[in-house]
Amino acid sequence: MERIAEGEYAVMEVLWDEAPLTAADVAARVPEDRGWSLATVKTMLSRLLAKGVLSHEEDGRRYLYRPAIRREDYVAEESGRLIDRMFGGRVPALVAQLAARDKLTPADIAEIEKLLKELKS
Amino acid sequence: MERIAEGEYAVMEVLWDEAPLTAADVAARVPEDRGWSLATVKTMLSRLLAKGVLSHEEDGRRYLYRPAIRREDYVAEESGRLIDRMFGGRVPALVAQLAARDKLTPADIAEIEKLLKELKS
DNA sequence: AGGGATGAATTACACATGTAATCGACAGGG
DNA sequence: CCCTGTCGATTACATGTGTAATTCATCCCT
Repeated sequence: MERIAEGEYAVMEVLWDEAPLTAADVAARVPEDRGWSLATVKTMLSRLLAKGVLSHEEDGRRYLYRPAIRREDYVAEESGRLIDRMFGGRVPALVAQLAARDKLTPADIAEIEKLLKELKS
Repeated sequence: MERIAEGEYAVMEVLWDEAPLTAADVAARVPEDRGWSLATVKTMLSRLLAKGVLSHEEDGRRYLYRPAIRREDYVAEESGRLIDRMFGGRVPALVAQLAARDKLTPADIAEIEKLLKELKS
């Protein structure tokens, strides 16, 4: 699966949330703080099409875009990449790191423990 | 903290593992499969210096390079970035994802549970 | 002392990415 | 039927990145 750049990812998020959409619709839904023009969004859409992670169907003179890959799949791949690179593929090392940095609230801990307990059953 | 590119990260890894080192030493320790020439490694070193994530001291005609940032800090930042982007900042969502993908071995689960238990005490 | 080896610095070049502007086609309103 | 707005496609351009080669100074060996 092709790599998706940071900015492009914002576009994917929009389409994972709702699809199909026209270019204009996507632009309208991209987070404000990006400050992107419609032209920029269109560039992103073309590049994502070229990467094969979006598909489009014609709707008259416009395109309707929709994701061609599943969010879960992409997220899984990226997470795996990070865990491999930074933690030698060891998930516990990641968790230990988060713990050491106080990234885990008591609620997080409880939730994760629950998850793991269910996994074992 | 400046972003470190994927290739550059490989150089940082070498220096986090052992420092200070000369450019030639770094090149010798970079993973084989990168297939980098000495010149490439030197480019990386210059860029990392420019980014302020390495420092160097002169040793006669050569430089000795050493990390200027701590590995844990960088790793923490990158992990946080990914968790924010892909899991809305929710660590349990990441763990759930890993679980759903069978990325957690029974040993991993046990280890994480142990970690969390200690956290609570 | 001269010549090759070696160091860092400078330059090179293609592809990716962020961020558009412009172009040519065409649809719809007056 | 013509004008204007809108569409995707093409082009633009700066910066980052991968991957070096080249240059210029200097050290060491013979």
